[in-house]
Amino acid sequence: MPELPEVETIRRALIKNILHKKIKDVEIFSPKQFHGDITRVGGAKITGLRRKGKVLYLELANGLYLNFHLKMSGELLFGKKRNVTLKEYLPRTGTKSLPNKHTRIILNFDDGSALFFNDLRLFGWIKLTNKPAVPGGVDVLSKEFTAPYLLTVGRSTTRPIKILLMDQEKIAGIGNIYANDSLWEAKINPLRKAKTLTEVEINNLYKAIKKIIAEAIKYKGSSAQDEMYVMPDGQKGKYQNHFRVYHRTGKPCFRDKKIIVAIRMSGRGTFYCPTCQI
DNA sequence: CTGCGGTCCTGAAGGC
DNA sequence: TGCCTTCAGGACCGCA
Repeated sequence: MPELPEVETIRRALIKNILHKKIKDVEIFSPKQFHGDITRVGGAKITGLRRKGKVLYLELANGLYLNFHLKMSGELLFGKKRNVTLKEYLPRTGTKSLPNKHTRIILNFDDGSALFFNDLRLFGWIKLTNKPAVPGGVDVLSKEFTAPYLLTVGRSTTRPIKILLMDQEKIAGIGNIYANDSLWEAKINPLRKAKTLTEVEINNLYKAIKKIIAEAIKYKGSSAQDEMYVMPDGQKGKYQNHFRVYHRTGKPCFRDKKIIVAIRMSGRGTFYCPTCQI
């Protein structure tokens, strides 16, 4: 599922492709996934491409914002539109021919190129708004995200630390993969109540988050088996080859060789080493 | 405030 | 082989 590293990778790739281009028109095949006045998109020039948390948004010259949330299975692919008519004959996935079976919305640019919003599970969305449709939490890559900030939000709740890390209204950008791996890196059990973490543990966790997120960006995100994420050119990320605990149930911990266990927290898979994460 | 369960969806995987 | 059930999950919502 695209989290901060994946969305940031997409942003950096797309900025080269679509900045300063003019949107010719929008094709919507999945009406539930587009929110806003579509008549105000055509003709708009893209003046910026930004991100907060997991939300990517285009700044348009008409003062509006076109926001994207990929949720679990969204993809943003850049390419040239192929001449296809029958949906049944579309390939299931891939960039060799676009659109494909999972294409929900297409932004056509006036130079003949296009941006394809693909989404198998239909949970993602595109919104046209007056101001960026972004979460309220502090973005992990922003200068406001500091160890003292993490200490403040940690002290403010009795919720488990893993749930706090994934709360987009407190910290924006961390999802299930990087919450699990950051907690392993910091040797902290995901079930620990946030309030009970010491200042030393918070500092370690802060450093762990910055390290894991930077490494994930370096490897251009995670494209694990059931993760749909790919870059705008269709290439996969490589952080899945560096998972600490995520999807490593039953395998030995890289620190103490004990077996990684899986539990569920708030309906989400949670992976940790029961001996070295305390 | 907190947790819990349901909801949105498709398709892979597992059971028989 | 094939049908049926289960499961995965980010954000949101109603409820206790």
